[in-house]
Amino acid sequence: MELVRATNRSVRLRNRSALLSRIFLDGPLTRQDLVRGTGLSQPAVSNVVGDLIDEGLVMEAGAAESDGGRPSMMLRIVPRYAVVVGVDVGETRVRVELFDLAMTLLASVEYPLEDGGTEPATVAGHVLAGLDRVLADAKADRSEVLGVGIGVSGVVEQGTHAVVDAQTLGWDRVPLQRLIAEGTDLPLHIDNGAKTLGQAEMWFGAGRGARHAVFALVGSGVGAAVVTNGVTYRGASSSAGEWGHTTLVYGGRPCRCGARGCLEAYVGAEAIIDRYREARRGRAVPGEDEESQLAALVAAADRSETARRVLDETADYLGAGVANLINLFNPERVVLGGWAAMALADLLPAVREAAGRQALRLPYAQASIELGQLGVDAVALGAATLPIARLLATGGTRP
Amino acid sequence: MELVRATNRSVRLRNRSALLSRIFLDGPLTRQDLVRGTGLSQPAVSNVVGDLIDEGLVMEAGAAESDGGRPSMMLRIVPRYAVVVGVDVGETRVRVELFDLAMTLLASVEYPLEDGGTEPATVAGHVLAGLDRVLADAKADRSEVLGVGIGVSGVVEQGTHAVVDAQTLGWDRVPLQRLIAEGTDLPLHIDNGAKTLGQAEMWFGAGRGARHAVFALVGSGVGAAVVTNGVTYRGASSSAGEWGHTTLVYGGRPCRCGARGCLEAYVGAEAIIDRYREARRGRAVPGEDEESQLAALVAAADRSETARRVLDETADYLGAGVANLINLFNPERVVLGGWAAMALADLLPAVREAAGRQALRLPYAQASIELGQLGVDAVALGAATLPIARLLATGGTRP
DNA sequence: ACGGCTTAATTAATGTCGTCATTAAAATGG
DNA sequence: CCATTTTAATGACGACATTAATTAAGCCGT
Repeated sequence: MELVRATNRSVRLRNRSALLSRIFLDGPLTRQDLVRGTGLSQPAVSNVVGDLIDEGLVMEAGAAESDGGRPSMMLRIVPRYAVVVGVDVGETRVRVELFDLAMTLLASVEYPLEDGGTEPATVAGHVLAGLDRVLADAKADRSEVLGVGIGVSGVVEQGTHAVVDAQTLGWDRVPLQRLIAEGTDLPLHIDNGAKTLGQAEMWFGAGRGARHAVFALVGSGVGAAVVTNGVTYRGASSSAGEWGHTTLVYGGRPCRCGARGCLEAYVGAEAIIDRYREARRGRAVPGEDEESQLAALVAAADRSETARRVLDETADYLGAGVANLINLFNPERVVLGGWAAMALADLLPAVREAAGRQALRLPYAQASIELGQLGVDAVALGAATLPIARLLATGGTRP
Repeated sequence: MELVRATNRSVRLRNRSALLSRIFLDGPLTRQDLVRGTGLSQPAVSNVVGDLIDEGLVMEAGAAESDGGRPSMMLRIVPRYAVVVGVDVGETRVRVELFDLAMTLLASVEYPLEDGGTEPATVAGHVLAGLDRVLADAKADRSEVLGVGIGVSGVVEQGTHAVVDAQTLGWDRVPLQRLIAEGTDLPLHIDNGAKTLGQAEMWFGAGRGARHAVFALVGSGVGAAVVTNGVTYRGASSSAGEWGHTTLVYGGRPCRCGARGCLEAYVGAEAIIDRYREARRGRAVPGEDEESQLAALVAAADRSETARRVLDETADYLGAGVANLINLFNPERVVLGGWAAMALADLLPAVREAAGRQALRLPYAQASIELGQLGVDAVALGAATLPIARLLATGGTRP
């Protein structure tokens, strides 16, 4: 159904992209590995790799072990071919990180968002300030920057300029890309935070090797990223994967989105704590912020029947939500991430079991349900992969 | 992320596929239309089209209107280049239809499935008998058949040989493809009935022109087909889209799948009738079969408050289910099909409204919710498109 | 230490294919 | 009937991958 013309040049472009991607994602590799991995002929691989080396994207790095015969050279991405910036615009802070192409963290800086300090202009200012700051800290020049990726906890509508809806920040159709573009002309890539986290887990974490995976992000809010055939699923306007606001309990608890019975109204951190408080007949849950309150709930489970029950119910709800993802998307792997999911890691067996009760047998049997490997702060890392994904897709045709 | 090599031949293959697809889906078209539509140069189009004509896939059919200048020739698929068979294995019957490539119905035959007559071997027998029958009726030869597409109301696991799980037929891991392949060596394509219906609506009905669409099929059971970027979304083992068994009312009505609160347990025809009977305090709903019972419910809505309420609730549940699809898949279009949805066509405005209440604003605003255009019997038509989809994808490289 | 063997990488020859520029074909209209 | 216009077909050219043949660079045993 792809109605796009192919020309001889596109052959080279595609092969460049395939080889560069493999070297980046699975490298270091030898030319022979590439021959076997792609099905291209030796001369074709050598030819393209030669170009990549000439252009400074790829380097030879030592010889591989050999037991007889000329040893092959290892090929890897040149880490300092460019640097990339990853930004995590969360509900409580803006975090800016600088990486090289080996994904080594070169510098990072964080700006807390005080209550009410979530004005779009403020956030854009933090991003621009952070950009300057990490570049200065790492003694990197602006011209080295391949691009800036930004993960936002909200619905991001792609277009000429990305527009953000984020209830938790109080944002309504905020033209974030335009705001930031006023302060820099670096290439910007803005995406939903769950999607960038999914991208990070896909490349470097629990998603490695899967072609179809769903990344469920449970924090204060709840979201998901769906990867199909190795590509993040976006839908018509890039807002696919809004799992948190699917109806799980028809007519149930009111959700901050305005509807009732959303999954987020049951398994989002805020909702869990609310449910715990209600189970305690209104007594406040100890702790200053949601994270410590949730930790208090988990800690109380050993001695408190009430806490135990709230957690069990949480696992049931979460399992049912995961079952819905399995039924609809038929993934090989479901990866649970986000800080609340990490805090509730002990519930994993119960979640698996609950999902098994609600999902259809066949797709359930083919999906594994796991925890994310990259921890909580993978949103910025994933955001930083956005410019790299573009580099790989275009085969590194920058000029 | 596509790690498949490209070679010069693949350029031709791809362009053939693109041109052939356009001629089939949007034809008849002139060479100039193709030039404009694909971006290929005139000679390239002429060259490929020349091959297609030589091979008998495409024919020139009259000249286009012209006001000055040499008139261009219309190009269309040769309808009798091949014939295709579409089979609908439903819960109550097996229907076999024969089409030419213009999708003209050449012959059809139907075998009812009496109670208990749903043995896999029986069904396979019906398919093979139907195949012989339609070929004989249309005086077509076996060698003309491009392939046989089969839509089954159950979960179809693709592999070397497709395996079917169908609760309503009492099938558990039935190797349907192997059973049928024993009786014929024609190429077989087996898929879920909702997916084939979606394919039919996508090519010839309410899905035309959309890149991202969800087809919701409401009959006795409930299913969905998701099309992303013009391609049916299958997931890891082709069982994606099992919308009917997603949890909508946590802990709610028991579903025949064994779980509780599934969407199907509320808006499947059987469930609607059950709910109506319960609302009537157990009095049976008039009518011999589900179709007439549902019709009775719809007819009673004018005078019966109870019937009205059951229908209103149905619209609410269905709307919530549609909202979940919108939130998760972010489609441009949601198409409601299946016989029950058609019977409930008057509920469409109420469904739209209910979906609006439960879905997020942004994705809801971008999705239109419509009825299918092809009626109830599009499953076989869609199944017949499966071999054609293969023909188009390979550019018609059969030998 | 030196020839034989193996594996890696490059070079040369061949063929596919789309593009650009040009030419031939086929209508309309004054 | 010829100028004009638009469509289709040719031919020279260049981009690329492929196969086959070389060259490069290491092991191993005597």
